[in-house]
Amino acid sequence: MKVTINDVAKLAGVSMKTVSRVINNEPSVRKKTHDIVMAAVNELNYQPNLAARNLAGTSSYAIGLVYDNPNAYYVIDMQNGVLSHCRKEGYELVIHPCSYADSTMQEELKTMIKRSRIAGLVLTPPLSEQQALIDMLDEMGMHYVRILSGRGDSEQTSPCIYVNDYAAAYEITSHLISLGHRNIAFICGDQGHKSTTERLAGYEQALQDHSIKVREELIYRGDYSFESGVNGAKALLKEGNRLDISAVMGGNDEIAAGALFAARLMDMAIPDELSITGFEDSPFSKQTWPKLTTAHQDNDVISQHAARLLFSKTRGARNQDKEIIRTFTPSLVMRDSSGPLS
Amino acid sequence: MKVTINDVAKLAGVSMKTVSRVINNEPSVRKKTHDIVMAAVNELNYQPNLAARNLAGTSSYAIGLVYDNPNAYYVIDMQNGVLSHCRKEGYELVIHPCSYADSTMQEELKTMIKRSRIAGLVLTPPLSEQQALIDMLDEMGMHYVRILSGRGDSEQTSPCIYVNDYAAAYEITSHLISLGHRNIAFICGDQGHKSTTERLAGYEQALQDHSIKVREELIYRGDYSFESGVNGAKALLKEGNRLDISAVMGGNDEIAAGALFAARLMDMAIPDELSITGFEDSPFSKQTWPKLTTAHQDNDVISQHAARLLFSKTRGARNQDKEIIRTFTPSLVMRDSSGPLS
DNA sequence: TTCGTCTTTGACACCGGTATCATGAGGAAA
DNA sequence: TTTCCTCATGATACCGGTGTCAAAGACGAA
Repeated sequence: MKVTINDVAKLAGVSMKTVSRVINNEPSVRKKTHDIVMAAVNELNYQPNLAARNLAGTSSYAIGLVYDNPNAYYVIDMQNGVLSHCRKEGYELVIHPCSYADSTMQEELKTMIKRSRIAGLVLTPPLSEQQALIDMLDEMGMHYVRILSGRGDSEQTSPCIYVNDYAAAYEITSHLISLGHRNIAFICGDQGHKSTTERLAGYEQALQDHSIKVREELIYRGDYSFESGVNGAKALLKEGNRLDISAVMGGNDEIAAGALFAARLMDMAIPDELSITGFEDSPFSKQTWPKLTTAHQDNDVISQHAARLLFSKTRGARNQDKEIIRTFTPSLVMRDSSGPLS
Repeated sequence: MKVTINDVAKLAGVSMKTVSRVINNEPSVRKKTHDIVMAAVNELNYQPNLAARNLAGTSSYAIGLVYDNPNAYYVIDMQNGVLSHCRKEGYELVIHPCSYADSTMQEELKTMIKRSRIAGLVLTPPLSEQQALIDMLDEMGMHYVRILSGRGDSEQTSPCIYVNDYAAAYEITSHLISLGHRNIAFICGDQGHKSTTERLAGYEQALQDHSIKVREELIYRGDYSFESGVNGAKALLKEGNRLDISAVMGGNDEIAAGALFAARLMDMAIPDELSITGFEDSPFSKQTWPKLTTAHQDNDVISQHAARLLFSKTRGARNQDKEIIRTFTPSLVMRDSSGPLS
């Protein structure tokens, strides 16, 4: 029933060590031997036992995905990207949702790493921004890849994947400006998050580059939730405010959807009376009415790249260590929630 | 650095086997010994090595979650529920997304089970309905728990958790009828899925119980997608159809959101001119305009229960084997997309 | 042919636990 | 006190691989 390395060795007429060499693609195995062993592997449909490998080997065959993100779509995208690579490489994926506000978070992560003998971690925002966490991992000597909001210009020594929220926000803002908008409001996401800062910075820079003054009263500080979008839009668009807002940028799609909802409450026509934009291109941004203009971020590709980077660090260090850092820039997706100033 | 069972044994002044007994809660360990060992465990912050346990033990410490569901919210709920139990019990969770239409799906699952030495599986719909898959698992002697759409009246010998979609659909339909609706359309989800059949059956039974004839032309067969909702609503509500539809039930929230979208395209006021209802109470059902009336299904609780059931089967068989089957009935959540017939 | 060197292969300890069975301690019965 | 039995504990093989190092084989040079 259960096929072990010994069965394969016996069938191939070699020692188990040779089989081990073959399945690990180690050099210095004669081609002929390699073929014989592979034939035996296939004939018996042999599957190396992960537990045994983990136990015996120096590096394990499991990586962890750490996240603290309420956006299910995002998480699933990340999981699938990493997972597809794991399957290819014969690794296991251990998912680790956690709460970055939780004081026991670091301890729990540490425990998980030790228990499962994790070979490396993929860290997603906002956890990837937590210096204390990074320090802990460095101290443990853990391998990790971070997915971060940023412009890729900093001098990181650890592998990072930057999502250039700044540029994307700049592009969205420019798009709105080109449509004639001047009084553009911005509803921010969580204050703690780097993406919030970056997106806001892109927005401000775009305004300035078009000689539009940044008005603090047009910036609403909330969090990355639908409710925040509702509340932010209500506050910004309140009658009597006289802010003359003709466009609202949401820090993400949820916020934009919330703003859309609030606009409905106030009987405003979108995009005729008010343009609204989102961020991230979540699936539901195509399902709102009207469909959201947003910035598309290829989480699939990003997560796959993260996994690849991690494996190249984990396995042999013979790979190119130069490409430690990579930047992805989300791209503008024009839909129906933004239109020319009327 | 790395604490092993031997370190604990040495510190406690007992043999490693005794430590093993203590951490596995085996009987026949003197209370005093137990306490001494636990003190040592805590002092050293000992974490049993999963790989070693998996390798040495007869049963492993990993369970799998198998799903084929495009709904990210659903998947995340399932994951979190199962995961919370896993952490409690010291198990690892191996997630296994797959495509049930894929011919290699069974082989891949088998490979995964063997590689990771999975102790048990949680199967979600529609995979849980695949008889061929179940047969394979039975043949392998795998433990599993199924989450199924059904009324819990069948005589299952394997542990199942039923979601009573029939009753929920009955309730939604009755709700619409009580609002005065008579011409109620239904947009079905995927034809292959049991939930589709069950929900449709509940709808039909409710109509019949209220002496309303089931009209085949009011039933649109699509799949569980937003697009299906759009297309279904368009087809059903097309002018010239003269179907007199005053309410549309979506097979799930996505469909309902699609129907909502289509209604907007046709300039229909919701709920004044048309009532729309969903199913599942996804997060976004509170974010549509108007908010969706739907049936709430407690996926958190369901998945936790599934995990509990699985563990009781996996570990010792001393637990109550009577409670193999449990039924959850989603409950009506009235929001703003349904209203009295005008 | 003989030797040295490089390549390929194998023997065996070991990873950190669990399973089995033997052994020791302690108490009840004789 | 001795004998027997039960409960608690320990010694040791083993799970299925990897890492180390030594041995065997291949091949060119002397």
